[in-house]
Amino acid sequence: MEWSDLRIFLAIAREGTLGAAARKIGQTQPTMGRRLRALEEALGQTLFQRTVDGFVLTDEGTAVLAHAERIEEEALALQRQATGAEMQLDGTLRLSSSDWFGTVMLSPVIAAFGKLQPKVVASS
Amino acid sequence: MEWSDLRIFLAIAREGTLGAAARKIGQTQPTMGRRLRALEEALGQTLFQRTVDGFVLTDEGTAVLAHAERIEEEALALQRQATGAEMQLDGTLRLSSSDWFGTVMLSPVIAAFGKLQPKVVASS
DNA sequence: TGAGATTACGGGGAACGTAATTATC
DNA sequence: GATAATTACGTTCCCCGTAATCTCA
Repeated sequence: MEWSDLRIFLAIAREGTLGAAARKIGQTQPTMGRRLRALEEALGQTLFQRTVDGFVLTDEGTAVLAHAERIEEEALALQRQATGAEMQLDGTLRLSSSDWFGTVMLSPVIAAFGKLQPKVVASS
Repeated sequence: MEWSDLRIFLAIAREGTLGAAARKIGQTQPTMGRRLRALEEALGQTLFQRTVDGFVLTDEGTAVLAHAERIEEEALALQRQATGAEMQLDGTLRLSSSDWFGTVMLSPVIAAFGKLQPKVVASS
């Protein structure tokens, strides 16, 4: 089973139609269908009934949904915590060196560092 | 974030080395490194410290591990239930039809059905 | 006729593995 | 010298999107 496919599953379960789910995730209709089929095959059971008015969960699908929702919850919590813990340095970095060393060795390092920590300003 | 990458993360966290984790999952060393980097970039933080004796979790990594483990647990439960709910028909299927219809139309259908439900034996 | 699912098909790129490089013991 | 990470590189193949088809209102 592909864990990523559970997001697809969730979207379809919520939207009820491949098109809507596709739009929500930023994917296309066929892709949604494919990923769903892949999941169903991996699990060896049908998750949705294709009815006239959209996709409606089967009993097994409903059971899966419960798990998938808990997984999503954990994933979101994980991301929240990650972005929350993200921290940026902020201040001035001053350093000196001989001319040639500064230009040849330090410049690229400082440039790279600047990308990582844009709040830090280098001063000469 | 790619949910599937969490399995990679778990494997590395448990094995402590890319090689071992790769072996366990059936992947190669570079792949593990790549997936891990992808995850770290998606989360915007470093999950492991590359030390002399393998990969050791950072504080943030430890926090992520807790979530990842719960996710894995849910995923496993989901799969258990799916395979548990898998049900096989079992018995004899007897049907009759005119000769030409049986050979032309029914045969392929029965063959396909037989693959799905091997416990069911067709009888003429 | 319109919305949606499914199938067909072709192309692009992502991701993988092999191999080379570096580092550490 | 061996083990392991990382980088480089070439290639495959898989997955995706477009388009066509089919079905049901």
